[in-house]
Amino acid sequence: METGTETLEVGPAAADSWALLRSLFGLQRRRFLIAASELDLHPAQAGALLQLGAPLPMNELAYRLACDNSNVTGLIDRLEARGLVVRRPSFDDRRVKHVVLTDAGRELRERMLEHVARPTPGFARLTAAAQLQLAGMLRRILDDDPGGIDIT
Amino acid sequence: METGTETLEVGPAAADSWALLRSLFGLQRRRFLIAASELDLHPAQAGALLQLGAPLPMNELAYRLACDNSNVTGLIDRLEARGLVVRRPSFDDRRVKHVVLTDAGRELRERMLEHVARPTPGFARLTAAAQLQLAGMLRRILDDDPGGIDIT
DNA sequence: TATTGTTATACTCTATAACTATA
DNA sequence: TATAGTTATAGAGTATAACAATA
Repeated sequence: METGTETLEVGPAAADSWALLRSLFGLQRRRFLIAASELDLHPAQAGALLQLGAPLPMNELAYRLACDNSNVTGLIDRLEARGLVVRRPSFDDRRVKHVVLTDAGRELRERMLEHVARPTPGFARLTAAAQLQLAGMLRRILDDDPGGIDIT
Repeated sequence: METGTETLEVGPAAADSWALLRSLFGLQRRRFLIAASELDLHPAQAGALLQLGAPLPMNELAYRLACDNSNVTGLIDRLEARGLVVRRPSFDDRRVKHVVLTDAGRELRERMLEHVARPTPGFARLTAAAQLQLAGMLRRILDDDPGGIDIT
């Protein structure tokens, strides 16, 4: 419940902050779509590539992309046809297949990250101290929410 | 493109904050996709609806969704067929058509917003003072970036 | 000449249901 | 029985090129 003496409540200040965050999300989404287009990736393909920093079972990928398992089959089919990923059967559970990036896939993922993992220019207007504070707040917000999933 | 040659120096604290922000983007993207699915909207349709807080020319919509004009034609066709929007010719420029929400469209947009415009639960872990600070920093970051566009 | 919106085409995404092979 | 992945299908998204109307 209350972890401190201060009021922990989603008040008007939070609504304000969240509206601003949504604007930032919008900017980042545009960056993501433009980057994907420049690399000849459909948005869903680009999103999948970003998820694959480590090998992932098909169904985990479906969960992260908030889509049905059957979509992932076709999605991975096409990435595999382009030589960006391979399917690797699991040792533990013979129903499961892990999706693994090839060298080409890793390279393309890196180029995607160059576009989306760089902070927006506006970030430079914060002092180093403010940036540290910001990081602290974000860590607090994200704490034990279901997984730091980077989609964009 | 914003990946121009003038690289402003953003320190490791900014990179850290940005990584955390991207995790938050990912969570919000999932919320958005699930909300759209629950309201029987394809992600692109849900995104368009959110843009239409005020009437918008077709090409402006295409810009905000980072897609081609021709996509918007079909997208709006389907929303119009569902009675969610109407096309209204512009007075100033007879080539232009504005997209306007109907009452049903406005109502559905409100329901979308109920899902995505509410801060994540983790927000409650920030004190009111911290929430105000956060809003201030975000305003600074967004200042004179190209438009507060809320996609998700 | 350039721009707005449309059409036509080809490919990809997405949800649903039915199927298989494992568990 | 339940789950992971596939297939088949239908409807929607997306990029490209070509086009008519307007600027």
